[in-house]
Amino acid sequence: MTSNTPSGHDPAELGELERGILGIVWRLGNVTAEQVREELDRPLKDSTIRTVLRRLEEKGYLAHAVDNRTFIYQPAESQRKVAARAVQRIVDWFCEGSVEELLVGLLDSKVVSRAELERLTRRVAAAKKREGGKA
Amino acid sequence: MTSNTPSGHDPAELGELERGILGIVWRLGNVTAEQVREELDRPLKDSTIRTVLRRLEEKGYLAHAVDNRTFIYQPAESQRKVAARAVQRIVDWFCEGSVEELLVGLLDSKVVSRAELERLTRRVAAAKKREGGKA
DNA sequence: TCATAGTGTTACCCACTGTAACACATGAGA
DNA sequence: TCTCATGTGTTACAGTGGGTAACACTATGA
Repeated sequence: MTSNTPSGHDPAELGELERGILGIVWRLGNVTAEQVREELDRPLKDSTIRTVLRRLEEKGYLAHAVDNRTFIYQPAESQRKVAARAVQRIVDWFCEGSVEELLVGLLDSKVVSRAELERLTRRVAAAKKREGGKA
Repeated sequence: MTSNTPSGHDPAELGELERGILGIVWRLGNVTAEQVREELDRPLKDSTIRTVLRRLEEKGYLAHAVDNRTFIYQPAESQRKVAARAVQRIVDWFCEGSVEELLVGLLDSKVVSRAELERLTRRVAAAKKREGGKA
């Protein structure tokens, strides 16, 4: 039972470095620790990177394959899924489960404008409809 | 300069007890430490409650007035604002700033259904329009 | 066989949260 | 006026988690 239950972990509780490295993996798709290190701006020791990668895998965000003794990490969950889970937490915590409350807040705080919300909803919903009821 | 810059703090980083107590203040509007304690299910010492209230105020979520030597706490920020800020972080961290990505994720993960998103968008947008461009 | 590149294990520090004790002040009543 | 109750201010301590890394071990190619 090496695979975790990723849905159990709260993405908001990731540290800054963890988020950064997770972002790199999402961006590149398949990476070694060494590639991650090159991608980072800060100079960090190799063991640091590998520790973080391991922790991310333990938490269910990453998986790895072994290629000739080298770990190739890849995302175990899509950005979208992780983001959605994070939002779900927020709705539960701060909006008493009401997505509507959340939308109102997003408009109030100008995270999205009314016009943009309408536009996005149309687009996204249309795309969704087009792709059919798959998954 | 007692008032903080609440916009700087990440609401997702609140602890569980902190969130619970913050929720109570949001629900009741104005509370003393004693009232918070009565509201909690767990038996916690008075000093514990007051420590958490103070920390929440330091972080900018609460404010207090003094009524006859007694602290009356009240929200310094609305739930909506806090929720919106949390979502903004998520968009920045996990959706590269794209709200559209987030919406797609919410649909994929069934946090909202397509129909509900459309319905909510209409309602919320309509309400927003009705209320005019205030604030 | 030796160096290189990679992994596994372990550790340390720090910040934050949960939890609370204790000392200090002050207003109400004896 | 003395004291008790109530409330605040200060301080603390243990647990957890994240950032950072050293060190030991292993296999592979020169």
